[in-house]
Amino acid sequence: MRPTIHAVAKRAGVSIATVSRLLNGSTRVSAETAARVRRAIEDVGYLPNASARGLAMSANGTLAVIFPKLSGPFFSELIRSAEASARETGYHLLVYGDSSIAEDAQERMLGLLATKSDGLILASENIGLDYIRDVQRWGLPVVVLGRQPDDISVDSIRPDNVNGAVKAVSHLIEHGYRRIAMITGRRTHLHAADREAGYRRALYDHGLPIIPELVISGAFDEESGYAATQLLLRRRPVPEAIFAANDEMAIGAMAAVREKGLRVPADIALVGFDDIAPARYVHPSLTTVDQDMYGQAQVAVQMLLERVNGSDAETETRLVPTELVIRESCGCKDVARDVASVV
Amino acid sequence: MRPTIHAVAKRAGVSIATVSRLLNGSTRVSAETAARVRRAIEDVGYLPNASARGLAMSANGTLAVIFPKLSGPFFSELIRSAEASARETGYHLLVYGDSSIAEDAQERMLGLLATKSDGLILASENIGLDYIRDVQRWGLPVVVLGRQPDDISVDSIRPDNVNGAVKAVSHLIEHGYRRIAMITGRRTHLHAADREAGYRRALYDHGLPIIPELVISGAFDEESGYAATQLLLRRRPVPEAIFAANDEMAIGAMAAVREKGLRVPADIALVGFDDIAPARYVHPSLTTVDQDMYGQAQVAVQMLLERVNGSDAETETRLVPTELVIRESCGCKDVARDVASVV
DNA sequence: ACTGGTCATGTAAACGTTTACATGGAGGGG
DNA sequence: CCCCTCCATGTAAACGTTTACATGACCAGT
Repeated sequence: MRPTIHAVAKRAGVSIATVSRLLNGSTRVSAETAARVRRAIEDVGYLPNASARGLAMSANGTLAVIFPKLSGPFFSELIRSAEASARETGYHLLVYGDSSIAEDAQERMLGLLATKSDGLILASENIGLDYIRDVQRWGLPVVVLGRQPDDISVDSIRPDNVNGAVKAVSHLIEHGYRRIAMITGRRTHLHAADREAGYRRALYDHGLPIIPELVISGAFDEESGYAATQLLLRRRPVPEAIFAANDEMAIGAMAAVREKGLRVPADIALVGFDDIAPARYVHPSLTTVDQDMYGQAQVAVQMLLERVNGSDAETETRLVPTELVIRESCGCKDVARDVASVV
Repeated sequence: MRPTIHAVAKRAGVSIATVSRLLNGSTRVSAETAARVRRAIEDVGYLPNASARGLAMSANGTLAVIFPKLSGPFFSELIRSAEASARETGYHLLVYGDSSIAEDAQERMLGLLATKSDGLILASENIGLDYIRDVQRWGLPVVVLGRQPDDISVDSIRPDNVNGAVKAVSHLIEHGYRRIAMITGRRTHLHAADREAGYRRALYDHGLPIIPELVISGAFDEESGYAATQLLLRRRPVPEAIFAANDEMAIGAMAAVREKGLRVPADIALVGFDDIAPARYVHPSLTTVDQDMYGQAQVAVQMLLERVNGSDAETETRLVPTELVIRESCGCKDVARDVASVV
């Protein structure tokens, strides 16, 4: 049997209330008593029971995050960052794969989850609006990451896709590229729409025309980037640069260009979006836009905690800044000198 | 105020004990009562309070995992797999970065952690033995992943490094390579020692000599792989193949070979270990050994649950099988046809 | 010296479950 | 027809905290 607060109280010759107060610092405890209690805690090896504490305070000091199946590269930063931010403010972090949620009868899952945590970060696109509504009805604060549910009032966080795309395309324009193609995604895709908007805006701002036949829709994977690029390479004149709405498609594009006997960036410059891990490793290394998942998760925890602490301000969408990462594939930089790029 | 079990009982016209029994299935409840209670649960939107339950049962249905700072590529699989396995058996998963543990006064951290979970998977090398001992003394079951603490009795899981290395090197030998170098790591490194042992065994089994000047120690990062390879390329005759104890060093090696004007695998074949994500993306794609982190985490959860459920069998070390992943860099395969390898 | 106010501490009532034990009704064997 | 058993259900005591309220000591101001 593990030592309880009673054991400590007995050993220190005080009441359990005093021990509890010392631990929580709610009221002052005299210095000598404090010392005695602290020794007693040491002596018996006492650790407060989280369940009992949670029950008494009706708050369990835990945040939950539901993560998506796919996001291989971002996953790590998402969890790491959320955990670090949570920990910093004294919270613990529970994690759930979205498939776990989907499989379980939703109610049961909701139940277990909802009563174990004080707030939820939903980072998956595969969870229905109904689920969000259920969680909210239950009274659990929620923030949504990388998604914007229209029909529902909920805080959300996402990368500043528009500005990221503007930066990427402007960079190309400013280095002399004029005929710039884009591989985009289905309009319904949150990131796709905004990134395409940024592309258009950059062209517009620099007085360049938008050429519809240079905008091709992909499916955010390598295959479709490859296929889209094959199409683009048949346009005449051939585009001078391609902006892909994500790195996977950019990598597919790279393969297509290479297969056609052309060189990146000499013949065609290439820029991606997201800065996934392999972007550093492909050859040439890929210029891309970092969507700062670490920052996003940080903001998510922060927003969530505001709600947990009772804020009832209007729900809001927070945009996290994106950063252009210049590597070799855009042809705007001296060849990098680090080992990775040599590969 | 959220509905409690009392609200349900009242609505169904039964006692709270009956509701509880229905929920936990400990004793039979008559069919009609069950139906009535179930409706009541629906009606009031009841969800059992996890803290109260945890307190009453002195078990909180939660496992914790402490993950390392570095393991970027494995991290994802570790968490995903652990979560999935835990979920499957009805447990929830708490995650902690090892830096969180280290920073907090250990006692405090131990406290919070220990009372929130029923068992701990320690996947970090940066946590001291003292911590493990403290956790064990407290009565929390622990299993250790990817590490073998000598001075302490604890369950552990790790990849079958020896056999992985044997497979890799044998593969090279069987395809005609004879003069095979190895980039290893400090002997104290868990994986390094075993992988080197596998290398030696493969050579020995095939009647090949071990040439000391072809075994160079690196530090498990790109830089050191690069440096080690520069040394190896000065040996005469130049090695026909290099086996690196991990993929990072293999990637560094690739850079060194290329810089010297040699080709992989035409002039020098190359095999790594771990199968990190970039291994698919480098050019040529890297033949390597998959250490199956998913499987390891699965086994870890399984072993941990045995302990949680009271097993007091002898502590044991479980080896998880490793698999050779043949790609281009070993020169033993027709050039792959998938998009990635074209890049 | 009396009153009122601080301050440190103790007492006891929550918090929402689970579960050992008690209760009472139904059914079956003698 | 009685007694024993079994089964469905209720009663109430844990589980280990936090915290409102009560208590009494001590001090200062009058």
